[in-house]
Amino acid sequence: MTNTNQILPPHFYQQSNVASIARSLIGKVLVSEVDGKRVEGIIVETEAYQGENDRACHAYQKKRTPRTETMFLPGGHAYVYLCYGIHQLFNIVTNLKDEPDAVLIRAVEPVSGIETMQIRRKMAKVSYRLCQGPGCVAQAFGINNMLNTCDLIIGDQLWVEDRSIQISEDQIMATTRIGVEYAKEDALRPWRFLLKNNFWVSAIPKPHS
DNA sequence: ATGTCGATTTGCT
DNA sequence: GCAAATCGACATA
Repeated sequence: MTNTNQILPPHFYQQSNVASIARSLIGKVLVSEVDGKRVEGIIVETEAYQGENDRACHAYQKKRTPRTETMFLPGGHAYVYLCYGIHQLFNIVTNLKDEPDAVLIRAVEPVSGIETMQIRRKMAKVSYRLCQGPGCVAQAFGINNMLNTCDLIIGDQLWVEDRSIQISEDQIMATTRIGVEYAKEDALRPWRFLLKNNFWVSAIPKPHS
């Protein structure tokens, strides 16, 4: 018995509305098999980045550089890059080939392989910080730049499954993205999606007075 | 060749 | 709550 029939198919990733995909990814299950270790978690927080018009996106105005080239792949590939010289950030490329959109996976609710996550995260005790924040998710799942451009459809090392976890619309909150103040008015786009009241999501931005 | 900066995390105050 | 850590990507020259 394989889980092939649960793996999200190309047509899920290759839609044109990246915000809609980011929202739909809430409640799906991220799985990795790296170094012989399998870990799984429910995606509880995402952010959408759109290549054409979004200043916060590396591929803004479809700018091609060695780094952004990954985002021009067809939807269903991994885009992994180093941030602040320290953290690996894992994104899922969406839309068709040459339409450079991506969804950043920001937080995951651990399901299995928790001991492996804990070791990779060098944590003495499991806490809410295990998979909270994009750098932590990547570390817990053994994702690094070696997995940049890897295919999420074939389910070799990294993929996302639909296990029919039911999420109602009112459980999902849409808010502004984190750390993109430099993107001017695009920073105001409500393209961060998270499960309300979920223990594992990263901090909700303070309402400004 | 060089300077700036970042889709963050952590520990210490 | 704040600031250090750390380095590749990118722009400029």
